[in-house]
Amino acid sequence: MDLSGMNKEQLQAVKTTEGPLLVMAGAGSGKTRVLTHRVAYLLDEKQVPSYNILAITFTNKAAREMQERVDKLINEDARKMWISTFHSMCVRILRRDIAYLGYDTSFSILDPLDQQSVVKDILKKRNLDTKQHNPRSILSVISSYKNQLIKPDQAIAEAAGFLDELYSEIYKDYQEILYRNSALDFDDLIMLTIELFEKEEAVLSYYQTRFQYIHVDEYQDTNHAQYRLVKMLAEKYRNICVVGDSDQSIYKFRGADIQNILNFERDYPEATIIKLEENYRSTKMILDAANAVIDNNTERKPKNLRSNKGEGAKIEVNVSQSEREEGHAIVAKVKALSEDYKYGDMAILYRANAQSRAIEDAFVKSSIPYKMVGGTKFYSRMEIKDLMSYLKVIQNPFDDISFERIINTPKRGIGTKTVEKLQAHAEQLNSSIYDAIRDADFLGIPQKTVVKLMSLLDVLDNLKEKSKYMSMTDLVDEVLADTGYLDMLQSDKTLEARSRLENLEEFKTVTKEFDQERPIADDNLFEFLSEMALVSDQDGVDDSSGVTMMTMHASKGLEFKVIFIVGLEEGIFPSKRVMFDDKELEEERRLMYVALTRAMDYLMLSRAESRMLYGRLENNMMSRFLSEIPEELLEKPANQSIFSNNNSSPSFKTGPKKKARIIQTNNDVDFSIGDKVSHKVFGDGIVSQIKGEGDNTELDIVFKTAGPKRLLANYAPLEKRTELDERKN
DNA sequence: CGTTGCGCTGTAGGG
DNA sequence: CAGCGCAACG
Repeated sequence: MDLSGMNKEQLQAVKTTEGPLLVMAGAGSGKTRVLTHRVAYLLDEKQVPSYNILAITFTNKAAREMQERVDKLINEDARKMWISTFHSMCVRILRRDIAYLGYDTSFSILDPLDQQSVVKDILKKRNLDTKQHNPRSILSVISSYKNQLIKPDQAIAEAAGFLDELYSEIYKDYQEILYRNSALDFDDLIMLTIELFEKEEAVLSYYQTRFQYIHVDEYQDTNHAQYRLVKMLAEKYRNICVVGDSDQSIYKFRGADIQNILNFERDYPEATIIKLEENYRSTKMILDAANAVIDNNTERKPKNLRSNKGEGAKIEVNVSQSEREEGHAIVAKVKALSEDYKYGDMAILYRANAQSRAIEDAFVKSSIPYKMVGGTKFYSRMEIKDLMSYLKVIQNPFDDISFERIINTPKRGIGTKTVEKLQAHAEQLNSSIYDAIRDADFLGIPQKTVVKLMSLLDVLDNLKEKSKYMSMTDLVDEVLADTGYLDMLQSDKTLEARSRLENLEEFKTVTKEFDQERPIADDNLFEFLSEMALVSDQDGVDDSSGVTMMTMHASKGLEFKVIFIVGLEEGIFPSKRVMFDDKELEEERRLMYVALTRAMDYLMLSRAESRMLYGRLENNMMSRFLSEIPEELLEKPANQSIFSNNNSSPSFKTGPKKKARIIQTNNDVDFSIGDKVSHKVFGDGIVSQIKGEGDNTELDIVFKTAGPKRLLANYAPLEKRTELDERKN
């Protein structure tokens, strides 16, 4: 095995295979290289069977890459090794043994939207207002309970104060509903795996014996539950290697505990600690900037990351008037740089997904190829959600959350009344709607509806059979055909229905990809659904050409020759909600550090003096993170200081105010049949009918594009078109 | 009963 | 600006 070209510390990290090992790996210091070589070294030199190795990565993409790189390094078969994310590892463990906890092996994984509807249902039942009790914040409370491994009863017992008590009660309801439906949320995957290990010693012991060598990447971003899980698994052999960089901890908001990495030495006193401080990625200019920024954090162990590359070019700064202009400035720079770099070598990073729009608009106009990472918009489309719900119900008939979604989609005359009766009965049975339907006859549901329900069950049961021997693509086709979903869309000739059909077609590229990767097997549907639930934003980053756009969070672990960071404004980044909280501000600053250190050669930092955000025009000051970079590292825009807002007369530069709106009446206008009119929104049309008198006069107008409408003559924003207008056009 | 439209409100990051 | 809930209407 070839270990040449590695520096002393990297080599030591590869060869220290026994006992606990902490690798503090600065950005770009080759930690992926160390991890892959270490695994290859275990297999090749130490003759460890691949079966005994576990590597936990942050994303599926990282897992795939690691598998490929290990395969290249060694000859023998490394496929029995587990390389996966925390979540997919837990799915695998639970799939085998979750029955010990009373859940069905066909369990569903809820997406965040499903979680919200569960909470909303609970609130409704308790007669609580969703405005006073925001489902999102309730869910984040529930999530943090789970990350802390606090069970509902314990939460209730320890609750202090009214809100605590209420939320812990809701947590209990929530968990009971999920249990009845054999449904798990993301946090359950970890928490229930631990519960399983605690309850069934044999199961834990099996995995402890199996995983003799454990690796965890991005250890600084593990939460308490994940920490416990790793600790349990590593207890027998204590061959645990964790890799991370506390300066890159950016997931506190979802429970990541930076103390996990800081306290590693306390947990494993015999641990070896290795620091990788040589950066192979970025130019000195870029690294100096990153170091200068992160140095402003007080809660950190100082570290000295050295550049291995040359000086490099200065960091460019762009200041634009608006977010639109910023988009165009980026496009212009991308064009200029495309002489030296491929589009695939460039990435644009922003704080929030909402910022992508202005940038994307500019790219669409320029016809430069680009790809956007994340933004799960596609999967939250109605038709995709519907299809997924069908698949989930076929996989797990007890999944009421999905069942309720599709029970009357397409319309089959099963109304809310019927659903309510079924729900009530399901609760009595302590079971699901699926089971309740079997008793439909005795629930006072009209015979006609009972027949409909039975035929739906029949369709679903048939599809379940089909799922065992069909490819996913074929199964999707069958679902759409057998449930009448396809008919519903095809008979609807609207543009909307057509675009829904296109989206469903698009969805099949995903199933085709899945089908290509694996032979038909009877648990393909389960595999497909869990894969879909667990895809991370980064998994969309591929090698195909085109400029990449993504959030700074999504960029973690990646590198690009050219990086643009946009929206460097106070209130955007750092974001408004953390600006006055020192702890959170430090996390924000680490995010800046992550973003800066993605760049290899060229870096541009950009801001706009005003931007439209959430429907408001905002004038924001320059981000403090930009001012934390020493001026001598920056290439300032010509004839302009970056340090002032250039609005000499603030807020008056944004153009003339809209004319005050005058409520227009058409009192003095007489319409007659055949008049050509023009409407503010609907455009041109012809008056076809007139009804009523005076203030109540109604006009039927057939519009060229918007079709027929009935409007009140007096108030509709209508203009009668004269001969003169006609000639002008 | 189902659909549409209006008005209000929240408003990040992700497995 | 977008998504959601509710009210009113067909």
